[in-house]
Amino acid sequence: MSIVRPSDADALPFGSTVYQRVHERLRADILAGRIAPGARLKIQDLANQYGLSHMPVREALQQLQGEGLVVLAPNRGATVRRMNAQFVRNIFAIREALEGYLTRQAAGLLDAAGIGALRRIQAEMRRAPGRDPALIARLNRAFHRTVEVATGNDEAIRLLDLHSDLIAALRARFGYRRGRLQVVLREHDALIDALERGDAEAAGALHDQHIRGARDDMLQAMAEADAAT
Amino acid sequence: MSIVRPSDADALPFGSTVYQRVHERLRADILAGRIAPGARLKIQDLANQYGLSHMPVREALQQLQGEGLVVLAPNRGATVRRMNAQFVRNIFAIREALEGYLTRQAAGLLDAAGIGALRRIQAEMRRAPGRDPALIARLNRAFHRTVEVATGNDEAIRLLDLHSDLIAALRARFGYRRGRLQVVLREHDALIDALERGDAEAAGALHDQHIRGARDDMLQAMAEADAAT
DNA sequence: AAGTGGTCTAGACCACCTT
DNA sequence: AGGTGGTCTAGACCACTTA
Repeated sequence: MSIVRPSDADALPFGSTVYQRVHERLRADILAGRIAPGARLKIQDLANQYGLSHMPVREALQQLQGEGLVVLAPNRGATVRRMNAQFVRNIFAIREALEGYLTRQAAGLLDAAGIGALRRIQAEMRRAPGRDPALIARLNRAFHRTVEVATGNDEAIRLLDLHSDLIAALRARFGYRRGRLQVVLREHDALIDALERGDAEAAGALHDQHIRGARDDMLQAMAEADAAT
Repeated sequence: MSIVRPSDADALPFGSTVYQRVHERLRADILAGRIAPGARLKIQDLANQYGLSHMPVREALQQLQGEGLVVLAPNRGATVRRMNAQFVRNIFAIREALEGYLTRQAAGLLDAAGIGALRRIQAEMRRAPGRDPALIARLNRAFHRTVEVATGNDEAIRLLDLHSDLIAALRARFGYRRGRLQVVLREHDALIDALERGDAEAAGALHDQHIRGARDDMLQAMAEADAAT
C-alpha cells in the first residue's frame, strides 16, 4: 500500500475524459433519485468526493444544465432541477404533440422488421420482474423510440430522449400506480396493430390517449406521495 | 496609449461573468453568420483574441453545445454545427408539431391584450426597413412566442426558442425569397383572426400551412444559394 | 467583516494527428 | 517523434451571503 489512490475514483463509470465520467455518475445518481430534486450540488464537495480538482466537476454540471437536469445560477452554484405538477403537465404536452406527430408519420413507414422489434419489446415488458419502475420506463422509451426512428427525425428524437430522462427520474421516485402496467401493454398492442395496417389516424389517436393516461398516472402517483408525507 | 488593453475585450457584450460574455459574443457571431457553419473553434485562438485564459472560453463552448449551436467532440475540439436540408426539414417538422399544438391551445386563451400585442408586432413587421432578414426573423419569433406564452408551457417555449436561434442563423445566411414577407404578413393576419374568434381548428390549420410555407421557402433559398456557387 | 463557494489564471499534462 | 490543441491541476480572486 504504497500507492495512494484518489478516494473512490474507481466508482466513476467509464468514459474517455474525466468530466464525462463525472457527468455520467451525477446523471445516474440524479435519475435514480439518489440525489433529490432541489439538492444543492457543491463543486468543492464533489471534487473532494471523487478525488479530483474542481474544474472537471464544473464542466459536468454545465453539461447537465444543457440536458435540463440541473439548474445553474451564475455565482450561486448548482441545484438539481425541481419538478412540480405544472412541469409534468408541460413535458407531457410536449410528448403528446411531438411524439404524436412522429407516430402518425411512422404509420406509413414502419416495415416488418420494425413491427417485430416492437413486439419483442412488448414481450420483454411482460416479463419485467417485480415491475421495477426504472426498467419499465426504459422499455417504454425503447418502444416509442423504435416507432420514432422510422421517421428519420433525429432532432426530435434527441429532444424526446432528454425528456424521457426527466420522466425516468420521476418514475424512479414515484413509481407507477397499481394496474398501470397492464393498461400500457394493452395500449401498446393496439398501437402496434394500427401501425401495422398503416392507419395513421388511429395510431395518432391511440398515442394521444396513451400519453394523457401516462400523464394522469404520474400526477396521481405524485399527489399520493405528497399526501403520504 | 500608455494603457494596454486586452485586444478587444471591450467588444464583449454585457453579462455578469466572463464566460457569459464570451458565450453571448460567440452566439451572436454564429447567429449573424460571421462564423460559418462547420468552422473550427479553437480555444486558444479565441482566448488570445479576447485577452483571457482558455477556461472561460471552454465553458462558453459547452453552453453553446447545450443550445445545439456547436458540436463538441472530446479531445477533438469544437465546430459550428452544420445544417443541411434534412436538418431543416427535421426542425421545421418539430415546429409544426409543437408550435401547432400550442397555437391550437392558445385559441381559447388569448385575451384582448394578447391580440393587441400580435397586431402591434404585425405593424412593426410591415415597417421593417429593407427586409433585413435578421430583424424579420426576430419579429416573426416574437409573434409566435406571444401566441405560445398564453398556454403557459414554458418548457415548450424554451425548446422553440432554441430552434428559432438556429433558424435565425440560417435566415441570416440565406435570407427570404422575393415576396415571402407579404405572404407571411397575410398568413399572420388570418391567424390573428382565427385566434380572436377562438377557432382552434382554423388557427391550427393556418399555422401548419404557414410553417410548411416557411420550410419550403428556406429549402428553396438554400438550394438557390447552393446552385449559385 | 468574515466566510463560503463559484470563477478565472497559468501552466503542466496528455490524447490525437501528422510526418 | 514531434506538434497541436484539448484537458486537468493548483491556487488566487472575487461575488454573494451571514452576522
